[in-house]
Amino acid sequence: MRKCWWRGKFEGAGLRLTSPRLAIIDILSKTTKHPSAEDIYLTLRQKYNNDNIGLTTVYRTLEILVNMGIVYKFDFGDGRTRYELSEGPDGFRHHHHLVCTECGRIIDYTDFIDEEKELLDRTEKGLAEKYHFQIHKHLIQFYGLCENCQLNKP
Amino acid sequence: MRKCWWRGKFEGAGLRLTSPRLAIIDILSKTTKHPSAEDIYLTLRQKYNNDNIGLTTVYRTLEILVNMGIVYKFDFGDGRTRYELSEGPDGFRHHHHLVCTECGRIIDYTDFIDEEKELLDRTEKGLAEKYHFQIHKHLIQFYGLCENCQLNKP
DNA sequence: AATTTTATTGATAATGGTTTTCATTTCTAG
DNA sequence: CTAGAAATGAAAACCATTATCAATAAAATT
Repeated sequence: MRKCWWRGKFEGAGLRLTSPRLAIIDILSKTTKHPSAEDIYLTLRQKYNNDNIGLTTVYRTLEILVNMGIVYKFDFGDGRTRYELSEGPDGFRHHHHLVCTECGRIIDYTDFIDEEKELLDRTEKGLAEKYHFQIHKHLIQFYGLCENCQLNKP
Repeated sequence: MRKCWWRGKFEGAGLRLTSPRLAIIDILSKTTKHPSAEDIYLTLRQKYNNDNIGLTTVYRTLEILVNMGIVYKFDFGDGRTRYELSEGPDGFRHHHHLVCTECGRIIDYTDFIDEEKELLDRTEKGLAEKYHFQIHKHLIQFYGLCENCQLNKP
């Protein structure tokens, strides 16, 4: 996979790959978590010692990245939007989420993805035909209690 | 199915089945849509000519209903929470959603549900074992363009 | 019935994540 | 160099949802 496969997308749209934008992509590419806009903003200040990037810019950048398909947007039910890098057009590392409703912990799983994918493809085709829908993406999430929260909340 | 299978749940929890609560359940039971709290609030005033129920009560009632499993809560990405009756403990009319990202239209589909259910059950078991998660529910949604929006947005 | 307790309610204010506004700065094309 | 476009951050606005609180209604107890 090319290192910065998104460069072309920026150029094509007449957008500039500025340092705030690169920093935000960098943060996303180095975490396995699902940071919120504020998480990213705080990381910028703490880890990158960058006091010059405003929260507004973080939100704006994320919106651009989502629209370009570089970043996926998720709602795990805790009142804030969370983001994660889509990891390229080849879709490698495609996964779904397991969400702990107690502590908010998220587990990315890739198990069963192949079977899921096969079923989803068939379902998408069927639904597209029946409802004349042009399906662009799907969302699968499981909600429950993680190991810790099972013990602490009997 | 019993007509008001939720009565017992209210009694059991020491809660009262007041007229605002009944009205809200009634609205939910008579729609195939996925109203937001404000939608329900407006319906109360318009269709039920009831000026006495405040928005706060709608939110509070919905929270109770969700906690009791009488109502499901959804986020379709338009910034407001949407609600729908779970339709009883037997789970009849179990369905998933097709969401138009352009106009927000929601289609409930029950096609492929059986196959999905079979896969989901297997997946849940596998995930529960591997990650020691106690899974309570799942979410499956497809996003795309509905028929109208495909034509109007070429 | 009268009284005490508990649950419910709605108006209002507060919260908090996200967006808008706007004046300023930075980049780029010509 | 210069004009135009894009990007930025601070502050204000937005808006769905929640908390506060005093008032009311229903149930439990006397």
